[in-house]
Order: sequence, then structure tokens, then C-alpha cells
Amino acid sequence: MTQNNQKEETSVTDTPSHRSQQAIRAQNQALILAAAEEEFVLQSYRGATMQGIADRAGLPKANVHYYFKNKKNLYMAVLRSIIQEWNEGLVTMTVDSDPKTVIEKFVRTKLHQAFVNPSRHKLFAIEVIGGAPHLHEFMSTTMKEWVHDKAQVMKEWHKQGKIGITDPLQLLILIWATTQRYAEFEIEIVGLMDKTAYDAADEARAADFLVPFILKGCGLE
Amino acid sequence: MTQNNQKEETSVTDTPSHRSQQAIRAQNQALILAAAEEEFVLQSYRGATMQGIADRAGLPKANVHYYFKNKKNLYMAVLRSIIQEWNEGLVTMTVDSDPKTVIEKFVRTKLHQAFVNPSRHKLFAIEVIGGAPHLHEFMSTTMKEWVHDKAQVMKEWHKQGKIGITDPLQLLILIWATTQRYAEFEIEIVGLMDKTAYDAADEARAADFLVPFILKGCGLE
DNA sequence: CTAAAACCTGACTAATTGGTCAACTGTTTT
DNA sequence: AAAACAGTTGACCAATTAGTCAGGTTTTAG
Repeated sequence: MTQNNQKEETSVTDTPSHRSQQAIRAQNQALILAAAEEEFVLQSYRGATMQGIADRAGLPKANVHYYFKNKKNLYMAVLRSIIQEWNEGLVTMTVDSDPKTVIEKFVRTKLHQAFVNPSRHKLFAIEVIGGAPHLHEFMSTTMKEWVHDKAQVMKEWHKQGKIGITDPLQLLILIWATTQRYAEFEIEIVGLMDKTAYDAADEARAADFLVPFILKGCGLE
Repeated sequence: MTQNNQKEETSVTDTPSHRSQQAIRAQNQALILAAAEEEFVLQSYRGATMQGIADRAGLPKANVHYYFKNKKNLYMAVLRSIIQEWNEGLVTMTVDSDPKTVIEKFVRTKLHQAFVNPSRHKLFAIEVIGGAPHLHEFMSTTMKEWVHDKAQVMKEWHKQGKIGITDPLQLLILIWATTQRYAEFEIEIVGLMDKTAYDAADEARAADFLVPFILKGCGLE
């Protein structure tokens, strides 16, 4: 296909003839970010084209450049929105919390995020697998602090005999791995289930398996 | 950089003045495959350039095209070598096997592969996350048969009260997720450990955590 | 109502890159 | 030894694509 810019289907939400500039900005930016998220997951950074993102958003390419200076800029914006969600999924965990409750909540929250927004988890995974060139700062600050903090709490739990885990980092890795897997490897898992997409019960099925499994592993059941 | 082709460092193994053509073929193909594996992991399919692969292999670009018709061809060759390793990591598992022994062996094997050859696991993951466009056949034949076969065995184990798992697919997903994670998220994990690379003890540390955890989860300890 | 500001977009450009090819060197076969 | 074959390579080309820009339209502020 050539580089000609054109919108095909006008837009998802039928737009009124008058729109405030603020509304226009917000809507278009959201539209572009969503389109970019999909495109970057499917094609990876270099494979994704600005034209492809524009098509997906139903806007001309030049308009995408109007809102986001360049490709890297757009990519970073997508990553930022992912990090924001990551921060929202945090659980309050102190020495006085009940380990069983906290861990179960954490697993369920992460699992739910994975099923609700698989694209973001895929993109995050691709970025990390490729060496996390754009996430170094996040991982060596926010994330590391969070992990060290929670590890401290879990070590205290262990000292008090509340939990059978001596290496908290390994547990966190396991929980992330098992929950996010359902998003990242969606295609594989769905294929092995002889389906084409998750159905409503799949998140529950995963939770029913994972939660007791992990609690048992922690010596909590 | 321009597209000029040139080799910089001659080659890793000092080559004798005479080399049989068979040896040349084997060595160069291996060199290119290894280079391609790295490049595809780091840059993803579209981001990897034939020039980049050539540079990494210490060969001129045209020589890469001499051995592999085109980029897709080379990519598929890399994927084939990955699938081969996957098949080698299989464990014999029959109704009469001892669940504890088999599962422990399986976890340790997969974990070892992850630590020994992280690049391959990363590339496989990127392919699956991106929709597995080049792995459909493998996943809907070889892999699916293997999974259904093992699931059957595990269901029988459960019927005989040997194992506390009712949904074998979920267990397989968990084992793959937890073992492969150490390869795929190497950068993240290593960073959280305040290192720049895994050291000799890390595989053992992961195994010491994972094996009992998973056996407990299966009601086997 | 009007000027400024924000938004929109088709057409263009420069740079990158997969792939080809013809001429070359080294190896194998007869 | 010499023809046939395999491997090597610099130079080139066509296609793709990120990014620019000038001139347009719509919204907002005064």
C-alpha cells in the first residue's frame, strides 16, 4: 500500500459538529494511544508504522505526528500509560497484614488486569524481553523500591512463622510470571484450549487454580 | 551507518587456509544463525537488519543472503532450531510414572534450558506474544498433541489419588511460565537482584525455590 | 464579528534497508 | 590441469517509511 493518508471509517463515536478543542485533544490522543498500543504489540517497535497506527485510529498520518512529535515519543507515551496501570495494581502490604489475604488479593488483582488488558502486558513483556531499553529508569527506581519494600515485609512474616517463604523475590517473580502469562501467551493458551478467545469463565478457572496453588506453596493452606 | 559491507574482526575460531566446503557451510550457517538469534531477540523481526546480522556474524551482507535466501527464511530457520530444543526437553510421562519424580525432572529440565539458552526462550516468547504468526503449525500439531497426551496422564494420576491437580493444562502453563520467566525477564530479574548478569548459583536458587513450591502446590510433599 | 490560535491534511523528501547481480577467488572432480 | 562448482563480495536498485511543511478549516477569545 502507498503512503497516501486517508481515513476510511469516520470514527467510533459519532462526533457532533461542534467539539471543544479540549475534547478533540483528549479523544484523538486516546484514539492514537489505543491504536499505537495494538500496533506496537502486533508489530513490535520497528515493525509498527506510523501509517498503520494512523489507519487503526482512523486519522491521517500527519495528524498522528501533530499530537505526538515522533514515533519514539508515541511509544514512550504508551509505555507511560502501562506503568501507570502497574502502579494502580499495587496492594498495601505491611508486617501486620494477613499474608493469606494480601497474597490472594495480589494474585487476583494481577490476574484480573492480565485478562482485562492483555495488550498492555504483551507490550510490557516485549519491552523487557528486548532488554527494557526504555524502562531502565522505572525498573531501577519505582519498581525496585517497591520490590525491596515488599521483600522486607515478607522476610518479617517468615521470621514470625507466618509464611513458608525464605526468598520473597522468587515468590514475586512466580506470581508475576503465572498471572501475566495468561495475557502474554494468550494465543498459545487459547489454542491449547481449542478456542479462539478467552471466554467469561477462563479468568475464574485460572484464579481457582492459581490462588490455592500459590497459597499452598507458601505454606498458607 | 551506510550499507557498505565489510567484516571487521576476522572470525572467532582462527581458520586454517584450507577448509572443506562442507566445513565452511556448517560453520557459516551456524555463525549466521547465532547472530540472527541475537539480533532478532534484541530488535524483533522487523527491527533486525540483514546488515546487523551480517556484522554480528563477521560476514558481508551478501554472504548472509547466499546462505539464507531472504530474511523470513533466516527467521524461520532460527525458529526451527528453537522448536528442536523444545522437543528435546520432553520428559517421558506415563500413567505408571511417579508423579513427583516426573514433575521435578520436568521443572528442572525446563529451568536449566532457560538459564543455558535464554535468547531462544526470549525469541520464542516474542513470537508467541506477537500472535505466533510463524508457529501456528507447530502449536496446533506437535505441541497440542503433547499437551493433550500429558493432560490425559495427569488426569489418570488424579483419578488414582496420586496428585492434587484437576486441571492439568493450568499446571503446564504454570510450569512453563515460572521456568521460562527466568530467561524471558532476565533483565528485570537480574536488575532486581542488583546484578548485571546471572551468576552460577542463580539457577540453583530458582530450582530450590520452584521445585518444592510446585510439588507442594500439586499436593506431593 | 474578527483575529488569533488550534487543528487538519495531502504532498513531498531523505534515509534506511531487503534483495540482486556480476565478477571474483578458492575447492572439488574428472 | 582444467572444467565445474561452491563460496565471496562491493556496488547497485526499488520499496518502504519517519518526518516535514505549507496551506487549509474549525474553534475560541476579545
